[in-house]
Amino acid sequence: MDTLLGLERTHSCGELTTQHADKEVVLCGWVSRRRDHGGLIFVDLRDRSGLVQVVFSSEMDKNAFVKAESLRTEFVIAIRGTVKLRHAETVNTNMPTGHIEVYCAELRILNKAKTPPFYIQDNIDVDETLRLKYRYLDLRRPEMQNNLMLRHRVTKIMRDFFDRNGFIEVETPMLTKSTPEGARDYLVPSRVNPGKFFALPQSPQIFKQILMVSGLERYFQIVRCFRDEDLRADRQPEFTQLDIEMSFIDREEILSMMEDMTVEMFKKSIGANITSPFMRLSYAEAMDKYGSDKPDLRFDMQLVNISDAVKGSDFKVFESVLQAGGQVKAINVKGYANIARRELDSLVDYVSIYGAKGLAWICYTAEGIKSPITKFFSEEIVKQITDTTKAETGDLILIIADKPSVVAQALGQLRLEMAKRLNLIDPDKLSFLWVVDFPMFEYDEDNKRWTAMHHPFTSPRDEDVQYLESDPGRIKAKAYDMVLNGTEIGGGSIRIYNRELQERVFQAIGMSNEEAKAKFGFLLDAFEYGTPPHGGIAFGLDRLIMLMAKRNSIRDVIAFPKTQSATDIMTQAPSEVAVEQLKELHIRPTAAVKKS
RNA sequence: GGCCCGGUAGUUUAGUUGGUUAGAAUGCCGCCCUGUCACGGCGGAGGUCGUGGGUUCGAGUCCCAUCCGGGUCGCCA
Repeated sequence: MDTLLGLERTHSCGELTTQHADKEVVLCGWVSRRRDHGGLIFVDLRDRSGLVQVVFSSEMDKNAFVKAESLRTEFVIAIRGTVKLRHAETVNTNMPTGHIEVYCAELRILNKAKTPPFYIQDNIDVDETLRLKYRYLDLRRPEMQNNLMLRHRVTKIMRDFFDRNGFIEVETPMLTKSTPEGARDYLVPSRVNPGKFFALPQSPQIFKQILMVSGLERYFQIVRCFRDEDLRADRQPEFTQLDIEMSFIDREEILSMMEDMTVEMFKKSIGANITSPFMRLSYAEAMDKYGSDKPDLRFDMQLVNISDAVKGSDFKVFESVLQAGGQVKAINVKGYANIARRELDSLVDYVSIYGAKGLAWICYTAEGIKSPITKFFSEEIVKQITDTTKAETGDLILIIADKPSVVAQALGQLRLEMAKRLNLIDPDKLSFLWVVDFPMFEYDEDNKRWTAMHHPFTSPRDEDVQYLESDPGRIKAKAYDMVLNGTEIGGGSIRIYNRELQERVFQAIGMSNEEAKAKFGFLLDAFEYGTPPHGGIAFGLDRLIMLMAKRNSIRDVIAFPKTQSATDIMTQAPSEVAVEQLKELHIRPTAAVKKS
């Protein structure tokens, strides 16, 4: 095998232009393609920066030419050669470096390669298992490298922004205390403390608040977080968060600073021009108009309440829902009245996933109204529906009647689905929005108790504190989410900073004083030593990069992601461990341990 | 935990009502080729049909179980 000895890399493949004509260069990289014409061989040489065509012929260098005949895909080579302008008829305009090529005078084969199991190029159609097994090859593909480079740029911009604005990056522990509220913890046994466990952090929440007590004033961290819950396209068991906390601020200051950061980040990383301030919706408004607390505002199609319009009809389904305190809401799918019956039936199945027991429709066709339910309605009711939904000829009205939570979810999802089917979503649009005034608590029907909607360190609005004991359901929290194109990319709140209020909130979610002391005593104590008013926010970095890179899965912007069953195909983690290791950790497994 | 989709040469896949030797493209290997860039031409090799069991004269195809991957509901303070 040759070595690089005596050859020093002078340029990267992608940077070469006509400006470099007649310069001698040394390039290193991987053989992307080889085209062997017998007496003339072309090699597309690839490195991180791009591709360039290298030409081998015995007229240039006999030795290099003979070696080039043995080159195969993904061989690692170094070449010395001269950049030449291509003749007009051989220019390749599909290639950024297509106006030049490198005449090779010396070739060194640095390493051979087996034939890869899939093409090292963009837009491949390969099973994801295979990509994950050979992640090192998958990450050799330009689009994956671009995703990782974008990620690097974005975090660099974040760090620069926060540094410039007086924030200090502080590392918080990975081995922390388990507080089994909310998501399941990943647990780590303590060898030196038999029977005791650390938890990997679901977020650095407590620590960043403690840092505010400590007087750091402005903290941020780009930090890994862990949640042992089922995976999704946009959920991994370990994920990265941009975590921020500030003292002596109110909601307006933090929202405006985060807008500044977002504008700068999108401009500098992907050249997107977005304007601030962002639009705002209250949680109540968002749920009412879009059936979601993270509405996609790239298109309209708002939910319309037609409960009043249909009240008193002969249609028993609507009447019983309304009498039980439910609601009837509709969306107007413009210009879709000619929908096939088969598709309508499939929509019924679609909304049933979200708990809707049925889906009613009215088609305003050119031949008149077609609907299975209008026969139950008087002309007056039909007119009211038409007016309320602003239905015109050609429109399709889809209606769901149920309790408000089901209507919101089912009709909200249906709104998204119809927008996709009608191609109403501009993929290049960036629709930012703040959702504010979240409820402080939501009622957990299963466990018959109130739980914190954001987390229990969130401050209730000052005017609502009085209802903590009497009517938790009406309290609004000083919480806010940043939403981009229907995805929650960030969420935060102004925090509680006094012991008494924090204890009342713990009590409201059914945590006794003793329990609160055992779990969060250190925080409650800390609050008594001069805690500044503070608040913060956290952004999901993976989701953010996914949206910027226009990918459908965060797995494409994470170097080494897990599969849906939380395993790593490449390393085969998790794996069994030796009985001795377990003994040392004072653990006896209940699941069968394979003897190898 | 529930529901849905998928698993056939290295890869992407076709495979009819259960019936001859499982077909194609691409990749790979060999030979030829001095302007290709998805180079081209000729030839060749390559398949436990995810796994296990069952039905049958006969299973890639039907049934049962199971594993793996993906989507999703629940879950994710």
